[in-house]
Amino acid sequence: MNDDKNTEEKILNAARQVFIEKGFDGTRMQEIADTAGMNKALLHYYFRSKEKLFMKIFEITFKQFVPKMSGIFSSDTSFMDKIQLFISSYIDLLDKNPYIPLFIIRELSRNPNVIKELIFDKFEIIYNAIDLNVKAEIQAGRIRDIDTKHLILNTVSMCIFPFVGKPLLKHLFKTNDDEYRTILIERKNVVFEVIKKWISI
Amino acid sequence: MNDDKNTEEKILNAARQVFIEKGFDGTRMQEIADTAGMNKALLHYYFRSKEKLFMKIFEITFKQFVPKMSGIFSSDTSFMDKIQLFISSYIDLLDKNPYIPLFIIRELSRNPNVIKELIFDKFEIIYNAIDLNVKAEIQAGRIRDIDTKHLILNTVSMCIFPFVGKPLLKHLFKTNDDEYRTILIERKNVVFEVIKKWISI
DNA sequence: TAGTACATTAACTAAATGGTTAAACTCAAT
DNA sequence: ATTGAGTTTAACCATTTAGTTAATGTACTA
Repeated sequence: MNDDKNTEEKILNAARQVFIEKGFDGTRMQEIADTAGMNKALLHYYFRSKEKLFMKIFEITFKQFVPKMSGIFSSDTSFMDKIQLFISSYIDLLDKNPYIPLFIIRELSRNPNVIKELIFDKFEIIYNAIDLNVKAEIQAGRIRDIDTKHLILNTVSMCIFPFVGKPLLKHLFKTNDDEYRTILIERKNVVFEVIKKWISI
Repeated sequence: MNDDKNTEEKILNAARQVFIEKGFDGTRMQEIADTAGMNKALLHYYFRSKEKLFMKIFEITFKQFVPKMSGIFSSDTSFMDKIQLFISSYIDLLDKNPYIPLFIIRELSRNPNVIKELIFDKFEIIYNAIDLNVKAEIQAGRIRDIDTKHLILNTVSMCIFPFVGKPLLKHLFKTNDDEYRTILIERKNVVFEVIKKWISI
């Protein structure tokens, strides 16, 4: 019997919440059931096993995060604008979902095979789109001769790591949650400035 | 009965290995015992509980990583040299211990309280040392007016994240382990270049 | 050599955990 | 009302896991 949402959706929501916070190893099926407000057996009725339920969650979460960046680089604004837009919207996305990067990294590190069962063919499209842009800009003499890989590494590192490293960095800076969040939002400008200065002629 | 190392040391070595790879939740006391080549009861004989053994490991690992950076900023070379030295030696350190950042982040995220029981008073010293350097350079007009927090965030992000995000980024770049490691080593120059361009007048 | 303090082990316990089952419930179609 | 298919639950099961215990081994000393 359903309240407003159907049972499957309630399970997925609860599972996402618990898995993202505690990781696969730290998650108990009972806790998911409690969070969803139902009997533990229902989880198995709908998803057979913890592993299967987890994979569903991981897949959904992963697909939610990766492709968000792909679209930007096919629009027709200037390269610099694309970069600025990417940084700004990605930090916004992280601000709304601060625990997802660590979740993905943690679980990918626990079991690197999961990525093979996922859409990592999309990766090629994304990388090629960016690489094409970069090469064209270099050719046209609008930016310095940089390596696309390092451009990506630098940009995503500076965007993501402050979220992932928060528990440590918060202490280093002696900030509370609000102050730290302010810094994170400031980074929309800072990261773009850093990248711009680096690639500009 | 000891072979060459004493038992306590063998336990600590095995525990470090397993905890760092699998995290607290993913670690079984039996696996540590197997790795150390001894009976599981010995772990409890020497360290009482999984929690206590874990804290020992975390403390050792944490202390091994944080203070390495503090010394550099009290030497008397130029500011730019200090930054370059920091980046270079930190990436070397990460290259030798690539799993430690994720370990620290993962466990700090699982239980943020552990940091309070640790030396995070050292943090203040480190931060102040860097901040003093930065302010002096700005005052002297040798670098632009930048925020110390963002300097730290940018630098450590670009150094650490490529190690933490390896399982994902390796696929994005379609590289094998050797190729990816080459990129990581290249970053000693890249990261310095990026920071230098950013802070130079 | 007997005693003793510490080290090590095999066997065990209690609790937790993922998963199963059989019965009960709900509701729409007959 | 009855049926029947899908849903939900309480109780249960087998295994795993952190932690304990009691007995055995070891090495040093008086």
